[in-house]
Amino acid sequence: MEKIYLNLNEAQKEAVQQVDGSILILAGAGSGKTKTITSRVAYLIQNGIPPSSILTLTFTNKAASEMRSRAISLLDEDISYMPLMCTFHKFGLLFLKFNMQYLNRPNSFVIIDTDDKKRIIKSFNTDLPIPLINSEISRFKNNLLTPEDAQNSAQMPNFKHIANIYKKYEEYLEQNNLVDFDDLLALPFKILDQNEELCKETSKRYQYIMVDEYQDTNDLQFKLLKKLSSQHNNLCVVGDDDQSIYGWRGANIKNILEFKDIFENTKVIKLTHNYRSTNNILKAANELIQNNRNRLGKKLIGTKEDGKEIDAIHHYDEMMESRDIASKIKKLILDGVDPRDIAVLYRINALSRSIEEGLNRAGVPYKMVGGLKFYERAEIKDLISYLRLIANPHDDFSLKRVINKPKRGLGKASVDKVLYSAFLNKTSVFTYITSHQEELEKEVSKKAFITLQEFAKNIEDLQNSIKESTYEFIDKLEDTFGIRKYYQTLPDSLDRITNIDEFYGLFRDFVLQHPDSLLDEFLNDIALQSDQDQIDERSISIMSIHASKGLEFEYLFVIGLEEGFFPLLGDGTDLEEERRLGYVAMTRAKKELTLSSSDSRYYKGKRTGLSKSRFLSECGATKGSLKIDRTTAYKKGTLVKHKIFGIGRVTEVSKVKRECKLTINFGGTTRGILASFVERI
DNA sequence: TAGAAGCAGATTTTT
DNA sequence: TCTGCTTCTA
Repeated sequence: MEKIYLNLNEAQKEAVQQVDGSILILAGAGSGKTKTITSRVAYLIQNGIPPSSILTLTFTNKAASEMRSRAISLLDEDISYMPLMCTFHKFGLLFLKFNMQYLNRPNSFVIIDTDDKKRIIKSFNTDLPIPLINSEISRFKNNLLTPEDAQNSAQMPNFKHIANIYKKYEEYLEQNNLVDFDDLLALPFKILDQNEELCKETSKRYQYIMVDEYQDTNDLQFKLLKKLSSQHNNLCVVGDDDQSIYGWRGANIKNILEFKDIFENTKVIKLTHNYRSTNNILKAANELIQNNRNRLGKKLIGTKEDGKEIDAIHHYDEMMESRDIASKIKKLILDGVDPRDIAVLYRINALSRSIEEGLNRAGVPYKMVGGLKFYERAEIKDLISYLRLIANPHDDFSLKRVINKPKRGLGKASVDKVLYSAFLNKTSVFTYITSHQEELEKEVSKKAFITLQEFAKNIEDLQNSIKESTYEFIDKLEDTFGIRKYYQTLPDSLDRITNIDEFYGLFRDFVLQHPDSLLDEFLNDIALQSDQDQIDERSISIMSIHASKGLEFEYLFVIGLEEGFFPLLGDGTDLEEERRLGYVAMTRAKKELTLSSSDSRYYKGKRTGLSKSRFLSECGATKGSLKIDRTTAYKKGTLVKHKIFGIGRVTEVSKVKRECKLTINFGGTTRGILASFVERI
């Protein structure tokens, strides 16, 4: 018990000891949230509550595994059974594995990701934008609307059309035994809602429920939580309304703002002591967030020294900006700072490019968090499709992806023909190839027919092979289809080959660790894996602000503080959410924070003039700002490089409107060129 | 059928 | 600017 209380402040202790009833823990940035939750889990267990009746829900696998390991270290004796600590989606998956029969569907389903979903939508040949349909379908599911509901409520023709696509999409998923991310929440809710007994039983099973990052829950998650806690109301949610940054994907900030009104006798505990940042950083963050009206209201209290003033830097353009930041970072590293304690954040991924270039030029190694995920890479998705197809040959979706990859001489015409015939016969493509051979032979060329037969045979062989030896299976897969070999022949194959090898390794590891598991367990496991644990490289990090949530860095740079970029302005802009995003960004910094803005940026193929972000003045970071004008970077005699004209020497510097014009001598020929078109060397 | 070329459209954040 | 898609050509 002593161990649990070690290093907890009064508010944290109170949160840990409050066992029963509904509890709202408002945990400000850096206030020891994870510590509080894990201590609470340990406290519950030490007070005799069986681990099996505790459920802790998080939003990321990373958060879940971190909590798991921290809870273990708090418990004195080894416990044989750890409480379930997982993401909402993983919980949904587990639930469905046990209860899918309530919907008369097999529990051997496979999870599809957003990319797959979009491809399916696309296959319905619509001329409406796919992202719109994608988000509408999500909205329908999260509002528990059936395709019929959607069709009935649609007024405009376009929305009728979307509702029809939704219907087709749902049919497609069911026929192919697939579920999407939204289903992992919606289907469990549906089952619980329709089966009162099961609902009671489930709720009784999880007597103590805790939810992390509660500000990010959406309506459906809220409803699901109500069902799960219906028998006991022991629901403890932890979150920070000021860090709600996922409104755009359906998170409802009202869930946390109105929690205490919805659940009676809610105990509210505020954790406001910040153990992360210096006072100057906190002061600026507090000032920024104070401009929001829609909040519960709390002010972070510092526990550290004042530290350095936050630094606002300003540059002529993004090239100057990245050069300056790269050299600042280089200096920090030379001064002995661990690169892992340094990060650069941006609001939109497009801004990563200039920073990457600057770091590359300065020779500073970096890792980009987020970006294209491992499991989203084409070569990995190909492999996954093969595995899915072997797990379930009737998965037309996966079949379509790999039927001619590696190229085996099947053209679009032949493929379309088979797809269409299978559709007319109401069978899967695989069944059509294997059981409608006479028809198929007439429909496609001899060569295509043989290829298709061989393909189907290969899939069947691999199905048998996996039953015999899962471990050797992966070699057999490669021998049969030669995916690695195929990618080797493609340009810039090195990364892809590395990825493929890593995937093969992952599969082997999984087989070793779960020798009795089925292929679709592996597939579902990886479908929920977002970003794999980062390798502990000694390099600085660059990432979007969203990706930085929950992380902290000694030295932090936030770039792109201009109106239009941050806050990002557009039709769907929620200015308060943008401001919360600013708050999240600033509170990632422990020691030194630098906010950077630029006069102009090259974006979407053109240069745009920009003005400083309102956030800079709102957080009081305008004074002391340092303007580095491009004209000071170029002077007579500076060597520059132009993409077409090559290397030249500046003979004159002048200003034209906001741009900086250089007169450059390229080996005897003098030209007038805007500074943005050349690079300093 | 497969590669090349040309064209249009899109560029926020992601479990 | 870049990507992904369609059309064109060998």
